[in-house]
Amino acid sequence: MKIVYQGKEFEVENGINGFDLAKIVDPEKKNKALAYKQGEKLFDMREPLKEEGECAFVMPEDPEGFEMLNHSCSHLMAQALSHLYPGCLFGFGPAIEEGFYYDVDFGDKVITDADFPAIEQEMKKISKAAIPYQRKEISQDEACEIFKDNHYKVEHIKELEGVISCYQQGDFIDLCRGPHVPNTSYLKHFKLLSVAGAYWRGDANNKQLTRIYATCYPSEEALKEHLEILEKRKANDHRRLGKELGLFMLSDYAPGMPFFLPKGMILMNSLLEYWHKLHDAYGYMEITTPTMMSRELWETSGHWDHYKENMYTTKVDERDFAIKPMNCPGAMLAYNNSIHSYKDLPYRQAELGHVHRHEASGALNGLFRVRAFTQDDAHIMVRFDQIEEEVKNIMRLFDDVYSVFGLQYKIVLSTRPESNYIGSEEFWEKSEKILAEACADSGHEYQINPGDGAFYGPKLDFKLRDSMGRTWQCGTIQLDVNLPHRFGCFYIDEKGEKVEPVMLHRVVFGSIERFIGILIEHYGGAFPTWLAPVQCVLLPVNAEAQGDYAQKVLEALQKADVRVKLDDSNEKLGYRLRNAQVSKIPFTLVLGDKEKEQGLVTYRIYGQKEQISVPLEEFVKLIRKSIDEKARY
RNA sequence: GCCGCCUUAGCUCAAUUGGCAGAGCAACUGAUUUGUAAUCAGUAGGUUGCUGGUUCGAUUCCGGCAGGCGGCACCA
Repeated sequence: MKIVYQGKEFEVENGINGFDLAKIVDPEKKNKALAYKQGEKLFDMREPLKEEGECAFVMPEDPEGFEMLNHSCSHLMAQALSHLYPGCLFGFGPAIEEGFYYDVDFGDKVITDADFPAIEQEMKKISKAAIPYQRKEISQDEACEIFKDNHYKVEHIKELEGVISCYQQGDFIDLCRGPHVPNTSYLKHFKLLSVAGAYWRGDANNKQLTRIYATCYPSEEALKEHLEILEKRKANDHRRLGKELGLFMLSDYAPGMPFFLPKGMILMNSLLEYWHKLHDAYGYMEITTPTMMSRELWETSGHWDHYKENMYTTKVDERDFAIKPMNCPGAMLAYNNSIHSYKDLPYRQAELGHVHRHEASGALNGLFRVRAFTQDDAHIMVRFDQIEEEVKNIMRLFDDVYSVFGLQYKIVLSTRPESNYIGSEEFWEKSEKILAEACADSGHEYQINPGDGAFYGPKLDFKLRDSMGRTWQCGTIQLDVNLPHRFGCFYIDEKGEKVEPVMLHRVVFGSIERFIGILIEHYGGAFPTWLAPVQCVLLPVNAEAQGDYAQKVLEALQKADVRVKLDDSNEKLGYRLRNAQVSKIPFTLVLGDKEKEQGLVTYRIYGQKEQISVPLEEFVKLIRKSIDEKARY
């Protein structure tokens, strides 16, 4: 058997540890190297062969290598579980982005993280034994026989076609496409992370299995580094920081409906002030529509039939009302309030709409998933020929906004669903093409998610990447030919005839509350000056001796619209300084005799030790600039 | 909604096997008047989430409810 590696053919030796191996000479390094083949996958092994017949293996340092490592480790964990909990049934156990999991049916036995040390210990034992992973290719009947006691595996086998590949390590065998590391001794740096319930095959009608999440890294340092990132994410959790910094709260009296406290409100208002200015510049007109509207409206929009489980409804004077879960129907009424000419389009209505959705209790999560939130919504009526230009206009606005926060993003285009869609094939085909072109022109990475569009039109989703490497879907642009039709929207064209417009729905932040949650974590609570609830704190060394000067500095900063606080409390300077740092205030000013006499301020930036003395007027300019440029400091 | 776990002072957490509920921080009061991450002392703070049950006795054991956490499912 031959394989092709870097354009050359090599003879393959069969059957070492279940691998197909090919000897390859690396001409540049002038030492022996190997490639090996497992199933259909070809791997490069850069380490020279140690002994004849031994498999010298170097973990590829790429995502595929990481996947192989973690997938192998999921088998290792399963083997350990089969030793500790005989009779447990395995479902699926794939590698995922940052590790792996295995779904297991433990019967009546409940597994908690208290069981992790014992499982890890058993895994280490197996790892030390260096048990080879051996690939076996068997028929469907043979596979059914081997896994006859596990109905999950049998169910899976019956869906597979042709030869079935399995991997066996010692007393444990599992269905698997591979590839795997040569033996269990390559898996040393792993950690079990959490346990959770997960439906068999992701279907809520099926039984829930116990899912154990874990991760495996090629070295102890890499594992440690990853665990530190997990710690950092935990430390930056917006629920924790929001409480510590006094930004928002949640109450049992209103699950999933956040309260914004004074400091959080300053943050939100700073964000919205920017939002208003930007939308004004981009030609949007702001409206507000009622929170509660009658049943007839929601029947017209279709929500009463399709979204009722998520809507809060009530009866007033024998008439049904619903609290709005979306702003669109209100915006339709506002559009229809007057007759529009083709010359008025694009007609851009923006609305900071406070909506309520009865989300499932288990879905709630801090500010990330709530039942009451504010969409920074806009509904734009366009002629079909204006779609492209308007989409590009929206994308420029998105670029403006996201770059202010230093958030990179990629775009996902969702296209026509397989069935149950409305609008002509021509509309879908053309509009999908327009969106794809707008993405390509934007210079941002984009991918296509076929069939994931809404029934009323294709959409673009904007996935932001934060400072800790996580992605969040915030912005979205959706085409809609449904609501304009249902509400009988029209404009008058050049010939004086009524024409139905296309509507664009779009949000930039998505939900203001959620976006604030993302910002809290992205900045770790240390906001750039323009967003910081308190931008500057004044600490007179001695409240009596420099009190008058502190007052002068306070007034100068207030006059420049700086959010400044004076801390002349009866505490030592070190204590007050610590408070300022713990509150993550961008600028801390110390005012003593030296500053008072020379008209200076000595400032210190959050998180930095350096102390800088400058004249008061200069500092006012400096902090003002930091705010106006939306800079970090 | 589903699986599992959790709920003790404003916050973070203690309390052998069921036996009068504690600490640090914060708050308040007094002293101290302070030069770059915590001055000292004192005071107050609780129907242990709610609700049934077992028991002489429940923060502790059992059931129900609510809220939260980790996921899953959901996100016309």
